Amino acid sequence: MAKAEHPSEQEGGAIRRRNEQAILAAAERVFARHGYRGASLQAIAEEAGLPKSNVLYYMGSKRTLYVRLLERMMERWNVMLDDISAEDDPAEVLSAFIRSKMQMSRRHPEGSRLFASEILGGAPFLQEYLSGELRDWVQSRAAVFREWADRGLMDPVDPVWLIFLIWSSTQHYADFEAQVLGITGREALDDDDLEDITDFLTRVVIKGCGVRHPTQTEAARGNHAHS
Amino acid sequence: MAKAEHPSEQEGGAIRRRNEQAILAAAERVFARHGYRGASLQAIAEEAGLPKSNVLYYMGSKRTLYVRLLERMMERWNVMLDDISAEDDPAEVLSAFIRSKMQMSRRHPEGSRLFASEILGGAPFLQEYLSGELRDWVQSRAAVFREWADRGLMDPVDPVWLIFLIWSSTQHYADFEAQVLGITGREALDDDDLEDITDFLTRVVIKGCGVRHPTQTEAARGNHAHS
DNA sequence: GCTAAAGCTGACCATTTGGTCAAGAATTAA
DNA sequence: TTAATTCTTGACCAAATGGTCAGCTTTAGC
Repeated sequence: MAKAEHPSEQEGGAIRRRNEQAILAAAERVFARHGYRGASLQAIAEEAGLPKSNVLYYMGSKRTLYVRLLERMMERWNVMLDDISAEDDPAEVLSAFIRSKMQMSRRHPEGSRLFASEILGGAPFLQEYLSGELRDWVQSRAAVFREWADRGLMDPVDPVWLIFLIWSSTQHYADFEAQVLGITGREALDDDDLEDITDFLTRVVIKGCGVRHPTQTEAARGNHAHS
Repeated sequence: MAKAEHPSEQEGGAIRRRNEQAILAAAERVFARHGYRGASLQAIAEEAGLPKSNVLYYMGSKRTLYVRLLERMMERWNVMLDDISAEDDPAEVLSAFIRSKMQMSRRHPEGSRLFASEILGGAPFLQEYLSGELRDWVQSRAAVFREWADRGLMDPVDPVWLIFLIWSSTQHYADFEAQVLGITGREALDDDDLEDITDFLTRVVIKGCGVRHPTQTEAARGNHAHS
C-alpha cells in the first residue's frame, strides 16, 4: 500500500528532508574534493554534523549516495538545456549558452567538480549517460550549428569542438578554481569578475566563429556568400 | 662521503632506475584515476607488477611518490615554456602555445589528469607553485599580450582570461577524455582529430581576439586605427 | 495516552589502508 | 672469494574503511 518509491521524488517527513539535504550538501563537497574512492563516509558525516550511522541510515550506502549526487547534478544540467532551433539568432544562443554554463560553474562549483572528478576517473557511473542522453543532446545542437553555417550565419566550424570549447572554458572556473585564485592572487572571484569572463568568452567565441546577425544575411536571402 | 641526493637527479643503478620508472608510470595512472586519497599503494604495486613493500622501498611513502609525480609533471610543463617577447608574431606565438599544450594533453594524458585531480582537490601540494612560479609566468606572458594590444596587433582582451581559455580548452581533451569519447562515439582520438581540434582552437582564438599580422600594422607604423 | 512508525547511534565486523621490519637473495667491488 | 651494498618480500601493525544491527528515543496519527 506504500507509495512506489520514485527515487527522484522528494517525499518523507520534514526531518528526513532536512537531514538528507545536509548529507547531500556535505557529500557533494567531500566527493568533489577527494573523488569517489578518496571520500570517506566518516568525513561526510562530520561535514554534515551527523554520526556516520545516520548517514548510512538515510543513504543506504556510499554508492547510492554518490549516484544520487550525480543524478541531482544531471538534473540541474537538464534545466539548462532549453531547446533551440535554426531560426534563432546564433549570437544570442551562443551567448546564452556561455552565460548559463558560467552561472552553473558559479552556483554549483562543488557539483561541477564532482562531475569533473567522475569524468577524470573514466566516468564509471556516467558512461551510459554520456554516450546516450548527452550524446543525443550534443548531436541535435550540432545539427543546428551546422545549419547556421550552411546559411552563412557563421563559419563552418566543427560544432562538437565548439561545444567542447564552451564547456571546457566555462567549467574551468569551477574545476580549476584553486589555480585561478592562485594565479590571479584573489581570495575569490566576485560577480564582476564572472561578468568580465563571460563577456570575454562570448566575444571571442562569437567573433572567432564569424557569427553574423541574421538580419544582415537572412533578410537579404539569396544574396549569400557576401564577404 | 655520499653524493648529496638531489631528488630530481636520476642516479642509482640500472635496477633502481627501471623499477622506479615502472612505479612512477603505474602510480601516475592510478593517481590520475582515483586522486591522491583514492589511490592505494596496493593498486599501484599491482599496476607496476611489484609487491607493495617494493614500492615503499623505492619511494619511501605515498606522499613522496605523489610529490615526485607532480614535480615530474611540472618539469614537463616547464620545457614548454619557451620565452616570448613583444617583438614576436602574436599569431605564431598563440598558435604554438595552443599546439604545444595540445600535444601535452596527447602525450601525457595521465599526467594531465593527475594535475587536474590535484587542482580539483584544492591544490594542497601545489598552492605554492601556483601562486609563485606559475603566477609569475602568467604575468610575464600577460604583459606581452597587453603590449600587443597596445600596438594594435590584437584586441584589448584580458590576457589572463585568454591564457585560461587556452589552458582549459586544450587540457579538456586529456581530462575529459571519457566524455569526449562517449559523445563522439569514438574509441580514441587519433592524430588527425587532434590536428583538427588544434586548427579549430587556433582559428577561433586568433580570429576571436582580432589578431593581426605585424607586417600589416607595424610596417605601416603611425597609420594605426585602420579598420 | 497509546501505538506504530520513523529516527538515532554506539558497538561491532571483516577488510583495506599506509607503513615497518627483519631476514634472506642478488648484485657489485675488492 | 669475500665483504659490502642493494634489492626483495612476507609477516606484521595500528588505524581507518564501508557496512550491519540491536536497542534506544522521538515523532505522528488516532
